Amino acid sequence: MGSARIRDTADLRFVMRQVKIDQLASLGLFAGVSRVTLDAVAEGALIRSCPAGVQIVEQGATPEFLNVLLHGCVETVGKGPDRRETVVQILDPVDYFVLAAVLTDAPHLVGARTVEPAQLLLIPAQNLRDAAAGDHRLTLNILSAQALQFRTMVRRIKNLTLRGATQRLGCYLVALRDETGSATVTLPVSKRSLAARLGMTPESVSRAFAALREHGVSVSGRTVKLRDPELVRAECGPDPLIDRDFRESALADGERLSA
Amino acid sequence: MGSARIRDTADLRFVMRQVKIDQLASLGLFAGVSRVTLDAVAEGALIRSCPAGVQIVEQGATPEFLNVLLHGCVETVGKGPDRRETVVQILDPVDYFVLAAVLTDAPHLVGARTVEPAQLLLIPAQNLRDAAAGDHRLTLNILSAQALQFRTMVRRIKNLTLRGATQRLGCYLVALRDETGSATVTLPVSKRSLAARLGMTPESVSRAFAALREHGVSVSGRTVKLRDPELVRAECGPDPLIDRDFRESALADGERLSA
DNA sequence: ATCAAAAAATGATGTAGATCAAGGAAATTG
DNA sequence: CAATTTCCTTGATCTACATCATTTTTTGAT
Repeated sequence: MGSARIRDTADLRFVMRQVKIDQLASLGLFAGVSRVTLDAVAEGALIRSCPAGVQIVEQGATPEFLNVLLHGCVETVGKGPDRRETVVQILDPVDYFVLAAVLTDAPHLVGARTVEPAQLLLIPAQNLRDAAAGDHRLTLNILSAQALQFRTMVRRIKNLTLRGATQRLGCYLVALRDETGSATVTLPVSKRSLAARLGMTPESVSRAFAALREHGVSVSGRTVKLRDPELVRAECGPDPLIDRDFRESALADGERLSA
Repeated sequence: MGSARIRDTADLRFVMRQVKIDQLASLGLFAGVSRVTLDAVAEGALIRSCPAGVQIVEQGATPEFLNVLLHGCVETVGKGPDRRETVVQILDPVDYFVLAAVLTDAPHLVGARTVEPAQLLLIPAQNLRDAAAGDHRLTLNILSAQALQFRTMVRRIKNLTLRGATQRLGCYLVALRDETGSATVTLPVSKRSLAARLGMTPESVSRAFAALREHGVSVSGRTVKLRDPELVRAECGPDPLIDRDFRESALADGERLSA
């Protein structure tokens, strides 16, 4: 057919590689980074798709790849001796994970698993470290991403320890409403993964919804109606220093340090 | 060089400045960084000494300085609406704090206060950002420090959520013992600040010590004797993926990325 | 539409640790 | 040295959730 026909494996590989480079270039992490660096980083990069509930990274292992979450949802989980475990991060696209482990080349303190079906971009750890060593702009971008992740984690800690279960849910709903603007919001995730996101059990989510009924919140499946957002706001006390301002996350990546 | 006597205020200022530059140069954060960059960073840097219990940084404020803890102990604290608060980090010298806020030039998510009398080095935020923008080596060092802090925070989360109060104390004591090597260890901090460090109330620390008596731990003032460390180890389950390995922290700063 | 299976809601109980309250030991001060 | 304050310990409750158990609802398959 066309002149750009794929003839053999070498051609196909070239195309795959090109796709990956384009995908890299569109990431905030690689904004403004030279083609040369990009090429070096993309060497050996992989795309991986997983169904929900799959273990992606093993706690304690040595990091082989930086993981970029392109679609879906991933959580990082710390495991204790018995069978206890704790969700450390909840990640939405586009975000990076096990970044700190890759940079320090130290064992993963947490494992990672998909919460929903996910598509990942895997960047060989050594590639990234080498590229950072040689490319100032890239280093600045990585630093920006790492700093942002640090702050996100601080936010999560504050959310989890400074508020009760009902307040956490209420603030989540209000934030969701502020993004869409409409009085009725549709939960973007199952209640199971909502529980993980809010750091509680599914049962507690149920009870929290029940408690919010007193404040004009009605639920039906994934559709939630807030009769009076101000009422919920007053009860739950949303706070820009805890709940991420959705406007802030828009210009998230790297544009502050690299300006 | 020999007859550099101090004659007037200008000279004194020069000496103070020199002290600060020397102090900067000895920090891991500035290892291998050029004199030019160092001079730029040191411009307007301050040394500050505070007694215990002093608020150093206000939550919500815009960061003016990167704080370097030279001596003493500092905690970062998240405040909620009512009167609740939560300790987010415990910092020992030499460490940096409010680093992420400085880098992103965003409001402090947490405040900071001294736990013990402390000496701080304050580096103007804008200086640091400007210097990072122009100095690759410095950026790599900062990135390394930020990644390390991220991991320290993950460790803390795991410690707090995966273990009970008694286990946390036990692991802390065992780690202390491993550092010194002797069977009897001296607590380096008051029990009040030990409580903050372990994420519990002073009362709970008392009870945890009481619980550890069953496992051969005897306390007298700040002196703690571990009759059989293995017994405590078995009970509390120390874990290199939670408790910082003291050998790891030795070559902590930046030497991994910048090698 | 019918049935099986998964998800969600509700109820009953358990638990770790905070909080409140008091007594005792140690350190600081005059 | 006594006196006062601060720190530590111990005891008695309280609370927010988790956990376990059961019912109800929703979903998906045939």
